[in-house]
Amino acid sequence: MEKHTAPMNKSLKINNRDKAVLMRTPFMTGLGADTLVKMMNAVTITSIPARQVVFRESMPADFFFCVLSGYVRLYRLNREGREADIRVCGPGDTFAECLIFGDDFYRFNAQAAENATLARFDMRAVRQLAEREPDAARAIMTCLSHHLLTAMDCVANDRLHTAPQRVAEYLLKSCPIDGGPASVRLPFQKSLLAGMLGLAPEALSRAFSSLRRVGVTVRGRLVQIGDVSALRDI
Amino acid sequence: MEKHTAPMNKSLKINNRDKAVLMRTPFMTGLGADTLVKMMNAVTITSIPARQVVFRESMPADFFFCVLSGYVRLYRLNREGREADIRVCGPGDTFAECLIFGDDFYRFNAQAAENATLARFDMRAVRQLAEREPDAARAIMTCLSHHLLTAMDCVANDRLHTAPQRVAEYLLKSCPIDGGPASVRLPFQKSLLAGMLGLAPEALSRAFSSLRRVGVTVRGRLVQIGDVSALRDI
DNA sequence: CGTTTCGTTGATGAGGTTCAAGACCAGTGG
DNA sequence: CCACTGGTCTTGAACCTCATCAACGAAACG
Repeated sequence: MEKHTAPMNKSLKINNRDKAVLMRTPFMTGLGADTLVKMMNAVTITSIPARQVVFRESMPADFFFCVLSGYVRLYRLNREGREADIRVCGPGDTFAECLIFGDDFYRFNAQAAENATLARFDMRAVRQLAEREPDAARAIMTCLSHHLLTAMDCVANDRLHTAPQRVAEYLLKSCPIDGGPASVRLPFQKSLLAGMLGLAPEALSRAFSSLRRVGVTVRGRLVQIGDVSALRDI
Repeated sequence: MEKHTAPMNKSLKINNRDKAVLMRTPFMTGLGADTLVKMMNAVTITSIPARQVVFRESMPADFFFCVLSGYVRLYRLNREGREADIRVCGPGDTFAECLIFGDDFYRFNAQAAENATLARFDMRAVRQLAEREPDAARAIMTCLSHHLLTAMDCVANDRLHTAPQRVAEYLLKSCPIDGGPASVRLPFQKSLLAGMLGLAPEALSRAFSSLRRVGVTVRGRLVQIGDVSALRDI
């Protein structure tokens, strides 16, 4: 089963929901009306099926992307072909924007984890915009800063926390409640979450079952948390 | 032994060597003469002794830094007080610049791994500069992009490679030779290298000794490599 | 209703951490 | 010059976490 880098389904027209997602991106928020128009001229909307590869490592980097719906995983391969996820991007997340002023080639692979809609930005056009319009530059800097901090968090978490701790942390992040019971609906498959946390799917499964003793129960994608503060002590 | 966040030794005058390092930074290269002057006005040079803490996580982030000499480690603590290195910065590296348009508080700790000289940039001043001068913005974006790519590399490496592979990769990066024998002088203590690679010092030691069978010998900080291409196949 | 993908569970082993002990080395002071 | 000291590094042993492989059950999907 070869995951090919096939032509994407272009849809010239952007629907309202996707547009709303795009506009609330840190990338677009804070742009002046003028720059916003220019930025939108650099965008193409594309829809891709699950498992489709968006780009591969070492391909010429002509575009960067913003996820409008669905999820995209960024990953790298080692020589034996094993994959390791670097980041999982959901609605509102941009990726590969680090190449606007970085390398000329993609440095990792990107694949749709499920059916997805993407905004595709012309790298050259945005680069020019960034050099001329302070608000565009500011948006890019904010975005890069945020991603850098997230990546550093990721390194620290991998090195400091065990599997159950990482799962607990993920759950706590996705349910902004101080204490007491809560429930979280995973927005994607568990295998994707596993990769996100740097775990094999089996390890995620075991981490969940080890969290049962602190009152976490899992049924499909629905996670029930008995007491949020108990989870925080893991 | 408490590592205190004591006042730094200010030295108003920057020596020529330090100045040369600063000017060759991606941060300063590419700046116009005008912006360069303004940027230099935001800088203070400070010297700090080994083990001195530069800043701590959750302190208000008023400055970011550029290492001129020595090494600084960025790390985070878990609840039990175990430390995990996120990055090690050497001469020419900037750190905490992700907070120019990021958070208002440091997100990790920084400590001198040995006696070091730092350029300290006033965050507010540089933020203003970045918003007004396109060349400053461009320098910051380039710098952030580079760091983001490095951080992503780090995540991928941690998840894909074993200890000997990481050591091999480090050695190969620090000796840009295609094949045959080579030698590398480690620029810092092994314990620092261990942290950099996400390993306990013991694990680094074992990794080195496991590399003996591919012709790597270690004497103090001097690493002799029998055949670079053999090392590349690890 | 079969087929396929996904998730769980068990058994096993590799890779690293931790703890403890000793080797090595440079500096210091008798 | 030697002995002592403090720090760094190495080595061994026990333990732990997690990846891997294989088998099975459960959904999802046509």
